[in-house]
Amino acid sequence: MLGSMLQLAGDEDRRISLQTQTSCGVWPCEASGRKAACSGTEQKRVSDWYDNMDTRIRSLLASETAQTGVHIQGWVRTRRDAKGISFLEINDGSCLRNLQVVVDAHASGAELLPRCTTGASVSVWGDLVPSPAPGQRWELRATQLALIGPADSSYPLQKKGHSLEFLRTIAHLRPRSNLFGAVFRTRNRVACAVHEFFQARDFLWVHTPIITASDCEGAGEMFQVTTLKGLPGERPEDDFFGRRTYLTVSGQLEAEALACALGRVYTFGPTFRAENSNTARHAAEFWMIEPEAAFFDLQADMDLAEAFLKAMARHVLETCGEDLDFFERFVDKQVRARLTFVVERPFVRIPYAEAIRILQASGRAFEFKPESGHNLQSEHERFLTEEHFRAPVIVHDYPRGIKPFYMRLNDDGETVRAMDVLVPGIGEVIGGAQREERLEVLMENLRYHKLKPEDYDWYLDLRRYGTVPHAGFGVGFERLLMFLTGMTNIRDVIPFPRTPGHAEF
RNA sequence: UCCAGAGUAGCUCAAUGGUAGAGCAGCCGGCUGUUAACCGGCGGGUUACAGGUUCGAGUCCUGUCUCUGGAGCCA
Repeated sequence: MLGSMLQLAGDEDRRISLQTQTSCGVWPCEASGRKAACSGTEQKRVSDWYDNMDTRIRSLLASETAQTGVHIQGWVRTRRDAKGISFLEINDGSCLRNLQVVVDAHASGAELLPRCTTGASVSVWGDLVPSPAPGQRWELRATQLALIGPADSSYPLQKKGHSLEFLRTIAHLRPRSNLFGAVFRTRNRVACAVHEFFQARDFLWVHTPIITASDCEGAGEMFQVTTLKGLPGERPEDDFFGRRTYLTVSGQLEAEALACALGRVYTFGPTFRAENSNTARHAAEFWMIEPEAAFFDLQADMDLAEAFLKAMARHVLETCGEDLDFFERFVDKQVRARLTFVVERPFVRIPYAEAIRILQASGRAFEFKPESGHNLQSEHERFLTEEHFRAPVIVHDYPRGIKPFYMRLNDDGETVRAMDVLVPGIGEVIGGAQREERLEVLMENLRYHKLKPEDYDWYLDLRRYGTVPHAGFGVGFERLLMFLTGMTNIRDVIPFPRTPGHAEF
């Protein structure tokens, strides 16, 4: 047991830093290798707790030496029987690979082997020894086997590949598949990298409301939050909050308030859109990252967006190697090449007007003719990023009429300081802007967009008192993950997707 | 919401309008330090649902449902 604990020193450090992250202010991240200072008492407490834990398979597979008295727990992926000996492939979710457990007929608990079928959970004690057969460096020679939870033949996951459509119908079990294990490990890693990126740049993580009364420039249909029973005669004033409230579609307006005090902030939380849009890129509940920074102009905003995407790509390349290999093999042969490309090459930046000129001069027969004053269609975005430039493209300075009221008006009076980052395969992954900080212009923008200034009174206060130029953007976390993993359906990068007609789990 | 495609065994898929099949999974047996193990055997179906055409429909027609892809909207 001692041997295995020594092997785990790295893990233990991470546990400790997790326990103490609030005091050091450093966001804990396995990849960062940074440790927080912590008291000896805490270290002892964590150690005591950890002594009783099993060893993660990821640590064992990375072991440099043989170990005795190892304890693992996980789920059986498959069992192969030979004469007087059985091989169990055990996965505990810590990594893509399984640990081969060798159980001979004399091992304690060997009589349980017939019930150790695919899907069953087991607890195994044994010795980590070099494997005599090719296929794996280490294997666990079991001294004791315990069956925790059997899984009968109705267990739906088989050893062979399943379609993504089928796996979606068993969203509660699909994390046990190779693919979804890899996806959700990567999701965790990227979430961690998001915090690292912003914390390293002095952005504070702020928590904006989930329940909101402002419908944020109509960024989409909203889910209403109510305690009313739908009885006749009920008025909005009778509702819980004394008014109509909704689930947030964006934390941006509130983030602006915090940015205009703390300087640099970001949100990272759930977001809800009640749009009846049924596509591979839309979910009714998703996670969004929204940095907002005082004294940033559009240029700085674009710099930040580009640095952000590059950092996320680099992080996945550097810390998700095994899972990325899996994506490259079974999901998207180009994914690693694309991430490398994103890290190494500068993004193309073109004004909207230039984008329209390129599209019009392309000679391509688009279904929708590219026309100034209209939104870029999916096919236009695809052409720019996948064919013309073959790189991420930032399109900026859009016509005023197709962008929201809060975007800063350019001196031409026609365009606003907006930017969209387009990436191959997904299209728009980031949308942002420099915000209108001039009170009079903002009021005029509200009127232009036929909105009532009195509905935005607190937001206008930010311009009445100590206004500053500021900018920000929004990133759909799941779309980011799609880009980073090569997965092509948003429902396959979020554990329990919510889409129109679906809230099953 | 619109357009297109699909729905057959637990899973992945076959089947000119003419007796619904295979591989895998499962179960039984055999073999083996195995590696998506292998070999033999067995069970497994309201062909999404409801109508219609036909001597006869998994196949053709109509409607409904579901899923997938694309579009719109967007992140």
